[in-house]
Amino acid sequence: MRTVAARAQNRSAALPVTNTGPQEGGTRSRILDVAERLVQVRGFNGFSYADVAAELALTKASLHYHFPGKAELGEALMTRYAERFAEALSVIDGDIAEAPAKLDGYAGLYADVLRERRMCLCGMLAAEYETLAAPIRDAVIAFLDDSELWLEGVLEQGRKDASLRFSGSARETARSIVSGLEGAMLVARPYGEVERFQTAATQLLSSLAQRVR
Amino acid sequence: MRTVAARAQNRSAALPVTNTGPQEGGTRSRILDVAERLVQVRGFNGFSYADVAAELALTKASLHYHFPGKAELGEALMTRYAERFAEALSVIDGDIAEAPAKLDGYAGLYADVLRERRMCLCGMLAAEYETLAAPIRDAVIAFLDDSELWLEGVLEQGRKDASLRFSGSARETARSIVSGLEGAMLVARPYGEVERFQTAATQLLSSLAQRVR
DNA sequence: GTCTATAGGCAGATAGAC
DNA sequence: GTCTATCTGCCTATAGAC
Repeated sequence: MRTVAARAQNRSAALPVTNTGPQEGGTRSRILDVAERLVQVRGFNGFSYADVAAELALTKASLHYHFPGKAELGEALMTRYAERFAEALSVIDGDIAEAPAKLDGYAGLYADVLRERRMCLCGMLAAEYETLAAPIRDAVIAFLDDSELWLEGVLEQGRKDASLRFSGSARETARSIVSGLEGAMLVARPYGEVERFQTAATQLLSSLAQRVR
Repeated sequence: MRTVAARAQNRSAALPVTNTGPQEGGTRSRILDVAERLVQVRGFNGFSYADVAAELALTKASLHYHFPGKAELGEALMTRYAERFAEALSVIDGDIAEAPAKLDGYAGLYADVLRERRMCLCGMLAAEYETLAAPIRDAVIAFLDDSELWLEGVLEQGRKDASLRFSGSARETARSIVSGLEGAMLVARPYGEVERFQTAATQLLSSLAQRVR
C-alpha cells in the first residue's frame, strides 16, 4: 500500500498548483509547501508568516504579495491539499481493482503523512475549526465530504462483488472509517509511533469492513 | 448512557480541584473552568489570558497570580481533566456491571463533551502536541494511557464473561476505541452534528467489540 | 488577591522604493 | 517580485501599589 500512496504523492508534488507563468509559480508553490508542513505539525494558530519567511529566506512582505492575508493562505493550502488527495484517490482507482485493497491504499495515504510526523491537514484544521475564516471552514468540510463519498463508492463496490461485508449503510461506514483514521493519526502522533497508527488502522478497517476474500 | 455520564460530570464539577482554603479555590477554579472551555473550543494556541480575564471580569495580572504562565495553566487544565475523567470512569465501574454497557458509558462521556460543542481536551492538545511544554505533553500521554488501560480492563472482562468478542489483543482494541472516538469527535464537530458522532461511535464500538448478549 | 501601569516582543499587515 | 521600514495591536509577563 505504501507504493501506491508514495507514487500518488510524488505525482501530485510534481504538478504545479496554479501555473501562472514560467517563474511565477515557483515561489508561491514553495510558500505553500513550507506553510503546509508548519500547519500539519504546529497547527494553523501555531505558525506565523515570520516562520515561513525565515525558512525560505524571504521577507514577510513578500509573502503578503502572494497571499494577502493568513486566511487566503489557509484557503489555498486546503484547496491544494484536497486536489492532491483527490488525485491520489484516482491513482488508487486506476491501479487497484479490489475494494479491500483500495481501503488499504486509502489508509496508506494517511500513514505516509504520519511518517513525516505530520497530522492530516484537514484533521488539524478540524480541531481548530472554530477559529478559522469561513472559506477555510468550507474547504475542510468539502475535503471530508469528498473522502466520505469516495469511500462510500468503494464500500458499495465491495458489497456488490461480495468482497466486503459491513453492517449499516455504506455512507455510515465511510464516515466511521474517516473518523477512525483521523483519530488514529491524532492519537499516534504524540507517541511518535507510526506503528500505533498502523495497528489501529488495520483493526478499524478490518472490523468496520470485513474482508470476505 | 447519558445519565451515567451526566452524573459523573456533575459530581466532579462539584468537587474543588485543590481546596487551599475558604476563598482561595474559588477564583482558581473559575479560571480553570473558563480556560478549559476556551481550549476545547479554540485550542491552546487559540486563546489568551485576555480572553479568560474578560470573561471573569478580572485582569490578566490576577491570572498570573494563580498561574505564573500559560504553560502552568495548561498543565493544571490537563491534570484536572484527567482526574475528572478518571472519576467518571470509576462512577461507570460502580454503576454498570456488564462490559458492553460500560463501553456505552465510556462513549457517553465523549458525547456529553461534544454536546457542549467542545472537543475532548486531550484530543485538542494532541493536535497541538508539537507546540506544548513538556509537562503538558506528559499529561496528554498520561490521559491517553489511562483511558487505554481502563478500556483494556473492560474488554478483558467482556472476553472472560463472553459478553464481548473482538479480534486481536484487548490492548490493541482499547487503542482502536480511543482512536475511533477521538476521531469521531474531531470530525463531527465541524459539522455541528452530535448525531454524526453517535452514529460513528455506535458503529465503531459494535464492530470493534462485538456484543454477544 | 486584585489592581494599574508598563515592559518587551511578536503578530498580521501596509506603503513605497527598487 | 522582493525589499526596507514602519504601523498598530495583541501577546505573555512583571513591578509594585492597594
